[in-house]
Amino acid sequence: MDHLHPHNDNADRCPGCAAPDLAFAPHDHGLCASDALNRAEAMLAGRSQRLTPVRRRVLQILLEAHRALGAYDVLNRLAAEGFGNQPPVAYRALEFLEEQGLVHRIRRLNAFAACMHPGEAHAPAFLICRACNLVAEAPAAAVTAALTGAAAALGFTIERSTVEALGLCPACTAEAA
Amino acid sequence: MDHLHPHNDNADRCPGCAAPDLAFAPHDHGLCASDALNRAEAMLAGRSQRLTPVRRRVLQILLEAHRALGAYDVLNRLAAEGFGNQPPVAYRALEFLEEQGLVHRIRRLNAFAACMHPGEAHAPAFLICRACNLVAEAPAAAVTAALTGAAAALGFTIERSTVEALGLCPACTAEAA
DNA sequence: CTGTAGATTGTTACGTTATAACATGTCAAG
DNA sequence: CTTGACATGTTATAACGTAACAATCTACAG
Repeated sequence: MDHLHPHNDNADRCPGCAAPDLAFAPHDHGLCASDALNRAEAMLAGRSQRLTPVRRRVLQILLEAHRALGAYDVLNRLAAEGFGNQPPVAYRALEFLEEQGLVHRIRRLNAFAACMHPGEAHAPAFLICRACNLVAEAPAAAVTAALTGAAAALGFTIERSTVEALGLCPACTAEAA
Repeated sequence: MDHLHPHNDNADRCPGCAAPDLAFAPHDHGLCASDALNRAEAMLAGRSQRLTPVRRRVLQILLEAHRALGAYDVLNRLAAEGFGNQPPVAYRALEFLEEQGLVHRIRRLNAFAACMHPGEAHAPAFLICRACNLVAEAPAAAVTAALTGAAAALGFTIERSTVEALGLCPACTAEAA
């Protein structure tokens, strides 16, 4: 499974991307994943929101995958573990997690990715490698500020924003050269 | 027709938005539309690309609508005029026009809108009013610059970017107050 | 305890968006 | 006038997403 988008499923063939990763630099996935899960628990407790089994498992799946997954990819994994196997099961959990800032939706890919630093207020920018399909969450305070400014100049009030860029990650740029 | 998104089709009920418009300020639609169509012709000629009947009509439809339309909305209008009535007819024309920079895709709405100033190099930002569904194309040079910078810091090369913000347009902000 | 309201999950059914693949038609260059 | 490239038409299906209702769980007032 894991199609995401019709084209390029070559996540495996990209040299630097052998270990799919939400940042371009290699690091300990197990660590950052459990770290994120812990923070998630804390955040939700503070808001009296519940990290129920389905929600918890969905977040875990995204953290483990450590890349963007389609809703149906998530659903398939849930179903294989005895959870419901109908789309709303996945979509509801994903929606909840997105509202809580624990998961981001990557519209360009019709996919979802676990947030790598929940809690910290952020309207992140996503960098999507068209060669290896890897997605990185970039710090984008400057981008958000510029966008808010441009909108304000037109009298527009921004509530949520989507910033996504398609291009080549460092490894694939090197490969292409 | 013209559903776009399950929710709010209230483009008609928003005070300042009575005349749906790709900018928040009112202006002469006929003028800016024919203007854009002329520029489109010129641009394509210069690149030896053809503005065929379907493509031309699709661009016209978007220019006349002067707002974002779903691919199936465009398709319905085409079909009503004797063009093919199957999805690829619309998608192909839209894809072509987007490649040529004459049409933008609004991913948040699964919709397409004619570009209001083709030719000028731009990676625009879209401001989407959640109340009246109006979409404005905002100048976003600063946003793009910030994004490019943030990407470069990670070694990422941007080829295309998507910047969309959801919020309230001036008129609907006033209305809400 | 219990019951009850609200939230969560399961399930059915369907709507919407998008593409693959192939057939047909058109047009300009040689 | 034909050939090759591009454009369009058509069939079929894939992929993405949601509405609506039923069943279950959970917290908390009584």
